[in-house]
This record gives sequence, structure tokens and C-alpha cells, in this order.
Amino acid sequence: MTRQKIQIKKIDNIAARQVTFSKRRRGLFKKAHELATLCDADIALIVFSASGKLFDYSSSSMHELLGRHNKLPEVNNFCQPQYQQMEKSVCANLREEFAAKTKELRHMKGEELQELGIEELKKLEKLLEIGLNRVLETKDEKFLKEIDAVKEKEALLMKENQRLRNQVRALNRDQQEQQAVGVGGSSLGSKSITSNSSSSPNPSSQDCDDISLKLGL
Amino acid sequence: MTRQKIQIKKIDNIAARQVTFSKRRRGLFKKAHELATLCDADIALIVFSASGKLFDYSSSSMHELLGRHNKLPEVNNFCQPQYQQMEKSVCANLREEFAAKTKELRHMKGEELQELGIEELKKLEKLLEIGLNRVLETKDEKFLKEIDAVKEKEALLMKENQRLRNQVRALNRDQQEQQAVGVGGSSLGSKSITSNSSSSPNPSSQDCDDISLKLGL
DNA sequence: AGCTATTGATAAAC
DNA sequence: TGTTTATCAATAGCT
Repeated sequence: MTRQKIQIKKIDNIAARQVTFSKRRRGLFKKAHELATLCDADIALIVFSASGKLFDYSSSSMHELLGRHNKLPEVNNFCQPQYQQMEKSVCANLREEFAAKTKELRHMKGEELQELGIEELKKLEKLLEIGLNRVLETKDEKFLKEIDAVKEKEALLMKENQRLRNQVRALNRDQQEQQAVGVGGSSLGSKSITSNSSSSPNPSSQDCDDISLKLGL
Repeated sequence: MTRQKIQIKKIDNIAARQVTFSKRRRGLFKKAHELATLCDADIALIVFSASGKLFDYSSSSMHELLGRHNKLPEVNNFCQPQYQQMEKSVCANLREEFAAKTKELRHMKGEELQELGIEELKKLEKLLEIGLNRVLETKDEKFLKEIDAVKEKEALLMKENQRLRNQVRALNRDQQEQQAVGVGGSSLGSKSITSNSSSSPNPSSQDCDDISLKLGL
């Protein structure tokens, strides 16, 4: 990948393969460590060289348990026990972390505080205040968003109302003109529209009032 | 590592941390695969995100075994003894609960709040207020206890001081009486006591001042 | 999610 | 293996 790009396929030359293995293995472990550190992730990494030699890395909490791999280096009957061991240790470790997390959560809920010292309580207080503030901020944001959404709806409704009002006015005008000309015949459709508009003489302003009321809460 | 070099330590910004996690995780898996392919190595890689989500990679031979992570226990019951399956399902459950607890804790710390609705945020707010109040109460209790303890100590010290003062006064009186009678001989011990008391003419009130100062902070 | 300027990783050489 | 160097790859900060 320098001097020249290489293809990702098994390296034929044995010596070159070993060299590359060493170098890339280091790089891989470094990357694993960086990811674990930067992103607070738990990582377990096991590498067997082609000759069967074992290398492993595990971040933080898993380290102790997975470290047992090193106690049985060559004797390892390969992959299966390795994996099972890893699974077990991950599980055991998970239990531990679970217990720790549960306790932390209880503390944050104000339970079992007696076991804490004053300094720990002060830290907890700060943590809770930060959390509370963030919650309040987020809640406000959500409220504002909702208000915006309602306002947008309001604008649309007012537009639509205006359109309808104009339509009604136009129809009324048409009808009056027809009556003025003395043409008595009228369709059932236009009749119903007329009756609707007459039953609520000023529908537009009333709708607006309703909306403002809703927005006012 | 581009635009600007970064330090390898936990990324504070939550969104940035998630983005980096995604990017680097891909990179790590790619590197693992390349190493396995180029150098004919067997590699197992397990990554838990901070929120408890599992990602894994394994080369060739381990693939089958590690693939079982994601499958439900009842799906693969071929060669595996039952207890291992139980272990696995227990582990899977634990992982789920762990993830849930982690999320709850994050919410309490004010992280990843966008995914919550207003009602949930209100509940969270209440929870945090309750927790915070309890912490404040407990802290106050601890402070009061400590003050009581110090006060008790103060009382004991004052008592002891009184006793010592009386003793000193008695000894001084004795000495003066002896001198008045004209008996010049005096022991080395009484000499040292005399010199001590004379170097600090009013030891009792001074001690009291010190204690009040300490209590005053 | 996609784009670059940079940093980082590393193939080839010793 | 360790070091060096010329390149290629990964990715941090933006958008």
C-alpha cells in the first residue's frame, strides 16, 4: 500500500508474509485500542498467526478475563475453546458491569445514597443538575417545534379559509345576480351552499378565533 | 487525524463520538479482514458499542461459531451441549437488559434525549428532580453528622483542656508554695512543665479559638 | 451520507 | 525485528 498498492490476497512469500503480519498486527491492535478509547467501546480481539501463535487484545474491563488466554499459549486446542472462553468471559464481565450500572442508576434515582461519601454526593449532584438541565433544554426545544408545527398548520388553514371565503362570496354574488335578473330556477347544489353560509354569517373570523384559542394555551 | 490531529481519549461530543465509532469500526473490521487474508491468520473481533450494541467479525474457521452470537438460541442446537445454550441465552438476555439500562442511564445524564417524546421528557425531569433532592438531603445529613462528630470532639477536647489547665494551675501553685517555703530543690519534670506553661500564658483560650476557627469553615 | 485536507499506516528497502 | 521513506489508506471536520 505504499511504494505500490497491493492486492488483498494471501502473500506467497513466507518471509514477506511474516513481516507484514507483524506490522499489520500492531496496526490493528493500535486501531482497536483507539476505537475503544475514543468511543468508549468494549473490544476483544484475538489473532492467531498462520503458525498458530496467539495474540490478543481486549479493552478495559474484559482485559482481566481475556488475559487468561495467555496462560495457555501453545496448548490451545484452537478456535472453539477460545471462542467459548471469550463468550464466557464476556458474559461474566457483562454481569459485573450490569451490576455496576444498576447501582449507578439507583444512585441517580436517589437510592442507596448512604453508602456514598460527601465528595461522591457532590459529584452526583453535579451530574444530576447537568442531566436535568439537558432534559429541560430538550423539552423546550420539543415544545417550540410543536408550536412551530401548529403555527404552520394555522397558516395553511387561514389560507384555505380565505380561499373558501372568496368562493362563498363569489357564489353568493352569482346567486344574487341570478335572482336580480329574475331567473327563478336554481340547482339543489347551490341551494345547500347558500343555506350553509347563511347559518353561520361570518365563518372566517370565527375559525380564526378558534385557532388563536388553541394556540393561546 | 485529518484537518487536525486528535488526541486518543474519549470523545466528549456524543454525536461526534457515534460518527467516529461508525467510521473507525468499519476501518477496524476492514483491517482485520485484510490481515486475515494477507497473512492467513485466524482472527476474532468483538466490539460492543458504548450503548451495548454488538458487532463482530471472524475470519474463516471461527466464523461459524461467532456467527451464533446473533442467532437465537433455539436455532442452532446441533453439536452444542444444552448448558452452553442456556449460558448463551442468559448472556443474550443480559445483554439486552444491559443495553436498556445503559440507555436509561444515558437519558438521565442528558444524552440521546432527542429520541424521547415530551411526556417521556417530563417523566425524566421529575425523576431527576427527585433524585437530585434526595442527593441534596443526604448530603446535608452527612454534613450535619460530620459537624456533630466534630462538635463532640470539640467538647472532649475542651474537657481535656480544662483538666490540663487545672493540672497546670495546681502544679504552679505547688511550685510557688515550695519556693515560698524556701525549698530550692526541684525535679526536672516539674521544671519542663513550668517552662511550657510560661511560654504560652493563656493556653486554654487559644485552643478554643483554634477549634472555633476550624468549625467556622 | 459524502467530500477533502491531513494525518496515519505501511510496502519496500536496508 | 527496527528504521527509513515514498506512497496509499483512513479519517476529522464540514456540509
